This record gives sequence, structure tokens and C-alpha cells, in this order.
Amino acid sequence: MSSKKNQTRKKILQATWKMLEESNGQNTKMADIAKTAGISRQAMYLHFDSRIELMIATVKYVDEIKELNKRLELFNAAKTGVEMLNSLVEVWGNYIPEIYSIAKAMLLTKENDEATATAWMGCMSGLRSYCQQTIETIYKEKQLNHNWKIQEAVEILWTYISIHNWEQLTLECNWSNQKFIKNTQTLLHSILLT
Amino acid sequence: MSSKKNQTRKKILQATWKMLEESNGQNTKMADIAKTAGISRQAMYLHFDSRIELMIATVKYVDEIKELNKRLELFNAAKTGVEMLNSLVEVWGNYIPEIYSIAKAMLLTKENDEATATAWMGCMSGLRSYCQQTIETIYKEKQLNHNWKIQEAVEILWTYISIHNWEQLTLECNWSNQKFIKNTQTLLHSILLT
DNA sequence: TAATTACTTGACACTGTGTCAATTGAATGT
DNA sequence: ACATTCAATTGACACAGTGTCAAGTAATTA
Repeated sequence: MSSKKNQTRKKILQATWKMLEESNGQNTKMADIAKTAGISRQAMYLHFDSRIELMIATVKYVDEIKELNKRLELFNAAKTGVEMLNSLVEVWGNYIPEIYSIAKAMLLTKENDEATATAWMGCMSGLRSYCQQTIETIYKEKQLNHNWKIQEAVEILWTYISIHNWEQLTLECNWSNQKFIKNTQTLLHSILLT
Repeated sequence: MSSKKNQTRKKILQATWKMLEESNGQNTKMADIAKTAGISRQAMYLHFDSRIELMIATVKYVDEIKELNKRLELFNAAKTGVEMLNSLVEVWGNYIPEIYSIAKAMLLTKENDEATATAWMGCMSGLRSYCQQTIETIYKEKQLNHNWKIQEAVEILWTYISIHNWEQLTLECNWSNQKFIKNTQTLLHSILLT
């Protein structure tokens, strides 16, 4: 059928991702992406209505490839709340650097664009629900520090494993990714557990 | 002398700030600011070489008016490390909402502009050195949790009171500013102190 | 009265996004 | 083998926003 169209679409998505990776999420122009994909700038609009749609599509594309869900098997296998907490931080912490470029692009664009903001919220609400599950389990096991209501604990967890915090600690403070994961685990234990 | 020029400069800075406040840091065009300031778009360039220079000048202007330094008297008066920690979180936490719009504009621009990034780093290094002082004092008082090296503790503190975390917890999770301050204090205690 | 200063106006260059119409070239159906 | 369809190309253009330039004005100063 339109398998040729799909091929080109894929080429564009790959080119977009490549460009984002190379520029750390900034300054990726339609013309540049087109050049990398080996097509004309105008042809981009045969596949995506706008730059923003392309970005959102790229997020989905990368997300499929990176298979966060499969990685979360470790999380799903966890027996206790504390194990859930540890594997959530580990899986997510290892995921961030792989999607950082596209995530960064989204974070910058979402401020000026409603559609991007909505798409990004969708991605983040997935993470948030994992945080919710984790905290609820910890609570049921009577391990949750009495300082915190469940919802507050969820929000703290969600915030402290955010991409912005990862960015600041690894890129600005030069922490290794392992150090980020390890320290975040340790410190969430002190905060959240009895 | 050029007091008229200075007056206009001030009008521009005030207009910029006002526009940023109204748009939450986004979408402030030179033309809009000019209109608010009551001068022509082109005249803006008689006072500031570029949009980016204007933004940086506005940060300095707002900073002077808001007098962070005066507010830090509370911090400077602190006798113990723990007091320092509490007043740092309190003073800074009350400061953020007042400068949020212009800070947001800087955070968005710094990704694409070296001059903005440098200017922003300058602002943030001030905060960072307060974090450093605080942690060093806590360390000297033998109150620092043995899990952390001094530098790590500084970086955690600096990250956890960041504007991004404030943004996520207050604007996205609907925490009040007081709740942000109180919870951040509590949780930094659990993390950092013995 | 002449010169200087701050500002105005209109025009224009430049970049990047998005659209349009006319055209080419290859694959597909009959 | 012929016509149709589809993907892509090309060049042109509209639009927004930044930044520049030259010519002119109106008030201040010397």
C-alpha cells in the first residue's frame, strides 16, 4: 500500500531523533531534519502537519523503540514497596539519559505550545502512576514515614526523580548516572520510610 | 545629563518586567514591550543591543528591587547550621514566586543562548555559595549525615530548592508556597542531618 | 542661533514556519 | 502498453519576529 510513505515517515522520525541527539534537543530546524532525511523541506509537511506534531510523533517513536514498559518488568517483579521504589529509581534513572534530547526539546516547547504540553503530560502521568503504586504499597506495608500523606509522598517522589533534577545533578554537578541512581535511592529512603 | 535616557531605560525595564509577569515569562515580544513602555519598537535598540541583553538587564533590575541580599539577613543571623538551613529554604522559597516570571524567561532562553546561560549561572552561583556555607557549618557542627560528602550534600540541597522543583510542586502539584517551604525543610532535615 | 540628544517613521534584510501550484517519475491496475 | 495514482520535487509566496538603517522631528543645551 503506502509502504513507501511509511518508509519516508520513518526516515524523518529517525532523522529528527538524530538531529535532536546531536544538538541536545535544541535548534533543530525542519530544513536540517529534511536534509538529514534526504528529502525536501516541503515534503516534511506531507507526513507531519507541523514541527510540533513531528516532535510529538518523535517522542512516541523513541518511546516505542526504547521500550520503557519492558524495562519495567524489574519494577513489576518487585515484591515489597521498598523494592518497587528501588527499581523505579533504577529503571527510570537509566531511561532518562537515553531519551534526554527529545525530552529536553519537549520541555522547552511545552511552555509555548498547548499540544506539546498535553502530550508531555501524557508521558509524565505514566511515571506518576508508577510513583503512586509504589507509595501506596509502601503505605500498606506500614513503611511510610508518618510525616507524609500518601499524595505528598507521591509528589515528592515524582519531583525528585524528575528530568530536571537528573539534569542538574548529572550535567551540572557532574554526577555519574550510577551516582544519581544510588544517591536518589538512599535519600528517598531517608525521606519516605519509617 | 542623560537623565532622560535613563528614565526611558527604566520605563523599558519596568515594561519588560510587567509583560513577563503577565505572560508568565513567555512570548514577550520587543514590539509589545515597546508599546507598554510607550516608545517605538526601534527605540528599544537605542538602550539595549538585543532582546537577550534586555532580558539580562531586567534580571539585574528586578534583583536590585527585590533585594535578596537584605532578606538574607535572617540567614546571616542564624547561629547554627540547622538554623541556616531553615532560613535559607525560607528566604529563597519566598523569593522564588516573586522572580518566577523573569527566571522562567531566562531558563527558557539560556538553552539557546550562551550569554543568557552565563548570566544565569552568575545568579545561581550566589545561591550555591549559600548552600555551601550552610552545609559546611552543619559539617563543622558534626551534624551532617555520614552518608554524604560535603560536596554531594551541597549539590543535593542546591538541586532540591531549585526553581524547577518549586515549579513542579507548587504549580503542578498545587502545593502552597508555605507547604513547599515547610516540607522542603522537613525533608532536607531527614536527608542531611544525623 | 546652532548643535546635540532622544526619539520617530518607514523601509528593508534575514530567518524560520507553513502553504500553494505546477511538475516529475515511479509504481500500480486493467 | 496506457492511464492513473501517489510520493516527492521545485519555486514562489505569506507571515511573524528580530535587528538595522537613513531621514526627519522636537526639545534641550551651548
